[in-house]
Amino acid sequence: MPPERKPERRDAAPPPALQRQLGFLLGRAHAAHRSIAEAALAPTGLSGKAFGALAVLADEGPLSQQRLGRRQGVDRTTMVAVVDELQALGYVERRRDARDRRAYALHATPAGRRVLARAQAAAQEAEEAFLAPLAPGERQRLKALLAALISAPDIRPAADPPAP
Amino acid sequence: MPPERKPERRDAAPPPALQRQLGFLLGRAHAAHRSIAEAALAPTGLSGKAFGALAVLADEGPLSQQRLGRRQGVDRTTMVAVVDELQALGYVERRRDARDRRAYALHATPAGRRVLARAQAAAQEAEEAFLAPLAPGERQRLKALLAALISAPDIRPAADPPAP
DNA sequence: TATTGTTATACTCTATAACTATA
DNA sequence: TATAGTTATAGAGTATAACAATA
Repeated sequence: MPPERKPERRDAAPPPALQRQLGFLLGRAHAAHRSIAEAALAPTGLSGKAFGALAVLADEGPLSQQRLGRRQGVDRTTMVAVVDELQALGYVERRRDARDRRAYALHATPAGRRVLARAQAAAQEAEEAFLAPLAPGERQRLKALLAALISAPDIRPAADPPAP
Repeated sequence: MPPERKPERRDAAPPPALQRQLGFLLGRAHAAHRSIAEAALAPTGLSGKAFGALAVLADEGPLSQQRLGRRQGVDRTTMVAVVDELQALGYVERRRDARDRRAYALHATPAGRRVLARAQAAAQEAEEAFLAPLAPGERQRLKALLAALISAPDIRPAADPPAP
């Protein structure tokens, strides 16, 4: 027999009236990717935002909480909980900045770098699963186009903070 | 003198560590587009979600509230406020479905269709402004790739509802 | 017994205001 | 006087639970 299916929350097919709306395309794609990516990250214990913060810190650290937040467009009050989470997991250390004792010098710990490697692998798998409908060349093309868009130097109102 | 600049909430340049993360690219692109599109829609008085609902209704209506919600992945309890908004503006009528008197038959009014045309023009302008950094061929390419992704028939966990 | 629309409620996410300790 | 981090709080936005009317 065909697989039992409970009442769907959403129709499978996108409404034709919206299929040409860029906002609709971006929103659906982002939401679909996020659900896959967050499931993939779950075993690492990292949220999407914490993953992004840890990646930036491992790459550019040490940083203050506020500077780290600005890298991602996240408010300093919001960063408190993100860093709390990373610290509780032992992935980030809050040292004091010697030159400005108001600020922290956030460091990615060795354990943090290890989990980051696992998280990056998980994110990579999620991305491949999500992009599976596209040919390999198309996948690179899509990422290049998006990267060009968000890096464009023009006057672009930076709005809501996205979670990686 | 150079233009005065208040403390930025977000660095202009994307963090290199995240620039290859698809989730980051999608999130930033979606957020940036949304801020442009919502500003463009503001004169019509329509929120992004209301715009999407009205577009679907004008194209496929009459629909019940619940069916309209499922077209967009919006919960029926959330649809109540969306339709309230459209009805208050005179853009949608809540008639009773003759064949099932529990349900509404939602209709786009003539005023609703007129404002929809204006909203579509505004969304089109917003899209062009947002895509300006890309060459014309690239813009079509990007939309085609996104459309292919979200229409792919594979098992795709449909998650959060996006606003068009 | 199940379903449509509705309300009340709770939960998540995020930002604003106000505080403290440093600068 | 201004800034880094923190807390309390408020505002969106959305979902779950429960209810009346209808099927």
